[in-house]
Amino acid sequence: MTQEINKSEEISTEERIKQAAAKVFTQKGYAATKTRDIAEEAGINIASLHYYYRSKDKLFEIVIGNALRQFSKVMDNIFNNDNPLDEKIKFFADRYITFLKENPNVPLFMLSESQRNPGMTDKFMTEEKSLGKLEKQLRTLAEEGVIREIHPAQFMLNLVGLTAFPFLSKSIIMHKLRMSDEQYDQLLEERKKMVAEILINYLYLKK
Amino acid sequence: MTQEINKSEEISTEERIKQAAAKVFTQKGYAATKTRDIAEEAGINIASLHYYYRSKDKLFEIVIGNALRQFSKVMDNIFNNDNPLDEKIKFFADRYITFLKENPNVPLFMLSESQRNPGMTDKFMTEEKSLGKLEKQLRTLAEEGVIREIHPAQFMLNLVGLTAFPFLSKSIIMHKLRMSDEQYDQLLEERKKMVAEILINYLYLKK
DNA sequence: TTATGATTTAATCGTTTGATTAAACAAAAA
DNA sequence: TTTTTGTTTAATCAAACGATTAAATCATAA
Repeated sequence: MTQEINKSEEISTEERIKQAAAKVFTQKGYAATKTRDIAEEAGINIASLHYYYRSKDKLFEIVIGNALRQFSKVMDNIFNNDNPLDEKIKFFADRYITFLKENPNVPLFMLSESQRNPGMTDKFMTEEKSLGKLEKQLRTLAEEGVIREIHPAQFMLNLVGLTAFPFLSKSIIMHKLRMSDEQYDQLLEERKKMVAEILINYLYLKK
Repeated sequence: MTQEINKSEEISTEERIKQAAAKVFTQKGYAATKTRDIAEEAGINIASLHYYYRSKDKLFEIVIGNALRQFSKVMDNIFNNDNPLDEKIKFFADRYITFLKENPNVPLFMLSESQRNPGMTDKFMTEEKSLGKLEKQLRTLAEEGVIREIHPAQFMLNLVGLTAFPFLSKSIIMHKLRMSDEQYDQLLEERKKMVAEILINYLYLKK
């Protein structure tokens, strides 16, 4: 039987390894991450890593699975409902920037690893389902002359691009513009409104 | 004396290695790239790679230096002059998308490697110089009430984000949306106008 | 043709890396 | 306490890796 773990607030070795792996993998990527890095970050022996997760690959799949599920959940919550389009845009910009402030390395991690293995996301994400309602909404509003015609892919590229790019380029802009953590944070907060304004301003037609 | 190379259209071993390295490094990143991958891509022996470039690191620095210089040059050409702001925006969207169609892996490569080593870009790029004129332009136009007030960093995040994101997410959107090369190319062509429209529409104030 | 220097290659080196083993340790059951 | 089962670790392995060596090959000059 599994021995007693998690007495009050203590965290199990298994969980510590997973959290350390998430941290190191998302920061350095799969190839640059060594199992010894993860072991050191978790404060355990390398053998324990294999004892709980068998291999670097298996551990990686768990980490990226969690990241993708989290991302999918945020997307689904915001888009797969009957809220007005402009509210969806505002919600996304605000909530996704908030989410990424907690997980600033996730976007670059996901894009980098997707390049390495394009089929990777299949197990965890189903873009079709979570964007079905949005597509219909874009089509209807365009037919009514309320917004411009726009391909859903273009819509998402605009929205996600404007939202995620400050995180993708974080290390560059902080370093090149000699930006402090506070300045960077203020820039992100400003963008919550700005991103929505940019897109609503473009999409909605003035009569 | 260096032996005869480049008889008519032939390409030297040295150059073949550099081109192969650029291809493999930009596609897979530093850590995932093995010197044997480069040697195979170039069709040469690993020892030749070290004969011409001494080490993986030195070869990598040459590759990333070329990429950064190229990027810097495009940026400088477009922004460091006295063209009107709206023209700069249109030029950038058009020419940068054209440039990236030839080098689709460069953005993700640069962002990934910057995360690994933030000081990397220092040797080749001087953001301050190439954006000096733009900053003044943004300030002046805002004072005149022609455009909104906007931090130059926000301006660049909007412009570069909208332009580069389709390339950063290429593998995901092509795979998830089951997009053909032709469809993807058409989407990029559409964006040349769209990106400029989005930003000009947002920036310029209507009286 | 021969001699010289540049280039290319097969073989190998020492280190790093993912993974395993066997022993030590710890906690619960008998 | 003793036994059993689960956990942790030091030591080690085989493969992969960046790099080097020494010999072979090639092109030009003498």
